[in-house]
Amino acid sequence: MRVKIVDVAREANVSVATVSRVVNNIPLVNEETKERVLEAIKKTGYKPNAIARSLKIQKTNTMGIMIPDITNPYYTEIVRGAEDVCGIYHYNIILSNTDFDPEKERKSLNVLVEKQCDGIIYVGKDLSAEMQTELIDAPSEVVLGCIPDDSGMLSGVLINNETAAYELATEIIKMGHQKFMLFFDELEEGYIYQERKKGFIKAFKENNIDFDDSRILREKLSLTGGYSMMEQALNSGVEFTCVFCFNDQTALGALRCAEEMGKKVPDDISVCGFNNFWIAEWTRPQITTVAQPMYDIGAIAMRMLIKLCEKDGDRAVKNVYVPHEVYIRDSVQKIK
Amino acid sequence: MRVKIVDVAREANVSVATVSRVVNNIPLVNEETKERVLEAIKKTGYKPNAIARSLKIQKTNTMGIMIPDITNPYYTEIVRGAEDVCGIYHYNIILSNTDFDPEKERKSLNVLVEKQCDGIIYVGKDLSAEMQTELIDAPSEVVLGCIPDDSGMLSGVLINNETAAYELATEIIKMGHQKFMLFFDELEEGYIYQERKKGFIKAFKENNIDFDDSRILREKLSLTGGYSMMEQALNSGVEFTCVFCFNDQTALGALRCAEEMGKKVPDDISVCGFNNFWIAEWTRPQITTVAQPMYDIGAIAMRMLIKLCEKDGDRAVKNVYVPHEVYIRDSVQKIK
DNA sequence: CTGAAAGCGCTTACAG
DNA sequence: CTGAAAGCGCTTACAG
Repeated sequence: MRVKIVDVAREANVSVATVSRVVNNIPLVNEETKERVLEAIKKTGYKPNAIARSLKIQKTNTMGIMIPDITNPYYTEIVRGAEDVCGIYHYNIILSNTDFDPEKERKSLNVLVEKQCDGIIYVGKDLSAEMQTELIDAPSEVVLGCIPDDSGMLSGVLINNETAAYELATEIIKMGHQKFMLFFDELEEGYIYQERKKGFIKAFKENNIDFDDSRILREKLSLTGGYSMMEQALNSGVEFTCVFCFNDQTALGALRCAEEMGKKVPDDISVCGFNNFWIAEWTRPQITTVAQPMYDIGAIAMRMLIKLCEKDGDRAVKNVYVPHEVYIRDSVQKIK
Repeated sequence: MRVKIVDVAREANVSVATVSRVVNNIPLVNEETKERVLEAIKKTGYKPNAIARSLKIQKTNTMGIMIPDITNPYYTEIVRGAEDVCGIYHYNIILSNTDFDPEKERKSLNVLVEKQCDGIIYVGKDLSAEMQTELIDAPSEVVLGCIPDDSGMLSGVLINNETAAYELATEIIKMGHQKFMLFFDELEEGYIYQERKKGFIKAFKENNIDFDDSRILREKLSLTGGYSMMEQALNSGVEFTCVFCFNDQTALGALRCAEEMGKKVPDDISVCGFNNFWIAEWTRPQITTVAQPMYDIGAIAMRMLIKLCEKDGDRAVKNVYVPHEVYIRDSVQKIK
């Protein structure tokens, strides 16, 4: 049987109210009494029941984080950033993998709300109208990760994907490349997809580069997905000197496929990734990519969320754009 | 204001008891009444308060998972396995990064207990006597990940590290290698460290290979740690043809350093990792390693934990050893 | 089949 | 400075 507050009260010969005051460090308690209570706590090994406390004070100090897949190093970093900030402010985090599945997302949001999470971070590549409504209506506070909100009701933390793609493409074009392919997401046509596409196409247009949707391949964004897209691309007969992949895993897969099909990277084909995951400069060739401050996205989002959950916190709604950075590495080569 | 059970009761013109029965799918409710309640629930948008429920039924359907660092792909996989099983059985998971820091571990365990987690999975590279006591005494159920318990009080899920190391070393020795170095953990001398060391040394002894502790280097188990250890090793003047690294990140770092210092891998030096993290066969050279079924370790541990938490569950305490597998890849070469 | 009531373990306004 | 008591939102034995 767990020991509860009345057991401590009995042991120390005081009321439960007094024990509660000591536990919660409420000042107006006599020093002597406090000592007695503290001793009783130690003796009984009392640990407050946070569930009971939460029910009473209407606050759980628990945050939900909905994330597509913790196994994707991009999201892993975000979670770590969020968790670290949680630790500082004495919150905990309930982790939920949603796999980009709207059904899982609905269910997940539901239990996070039922478990009375003070706040929820929603991370994804897009925000459907339905999910947006659900999040706005949710009784928990909400902050978005990696996507913005256009309703003025929610806050978000993200990079400017259009600019990032634009800058990457511009750099590569400066290096002499003219013929591109895009290795993109199989299903998703959501926010990030559109933004990046806009950025790439803007750069292409500005440089009079021919491009149309037939140059976009779409598969799972993974090592094998990247591999498979490169295979298709090389077999398609379409000419290209450089590939932009939606993330670094895809780029690495693409790169390996090219090598196995007898193309040298970057001599024959250049490959770019996105995100700058932790291993990007340890592969050979090193991967050219756009770095996102993933840890910071998680940390900042969580800090904003905590502010929203604290009584006197900052309640301003805003989309925070964090800086990205283009890294040109060995997987891309100048064309003479 | 969140709507609560009395609001629904009022709306449907029944008692809260009846609403509760409908919500919890307790049979003996008149169909008509049930309909009315269901309608009222829909109309009011009622969502049960899981915190209140937990307080009453003394069960939170929440599991804690203490893990050194979610950012380490080895642990990431474990968490994913655990979370997937949680989903199936309607549990949620509170994630806590402990960074191998005993103080963080103590604190973390404490809040997980205070938040009344039904169960806790403790993952680490060692189990200190203090932590063992704390876990045994904890009111929550506990299952260990990656380490065994020798008290007969706790269950664990892990591979046999000694055998794994022994088998790996034996394979490599068969390939003609005689001079080894070990790149191990900087601080830790715990369980896994000892087991692996035993395994390696057993293989060395059986093959009359000279080895002493001067051939063990110790640093952070990371890309840069591996890099730095290889640098030291090559500068030390000690002769070696193969390095066993404690994990794959370290191996990759070591490998890159060797290359940069003008040694070819595997022609001049062979490098082995451990764990078979998801990228191990996508690096060049591919990394020779011992695969652990990380996802399964998480999944099995969670399944055992859930069993412990369910009234009629299996309560047998046991250490479950899951199979490992040696993968010989390009980072190792035969010596003629 | 349904409801009134007790109780889960806390916190906190109120009174003293 | 301290305690008695109400109440957080549920569930469930008990009675009808």
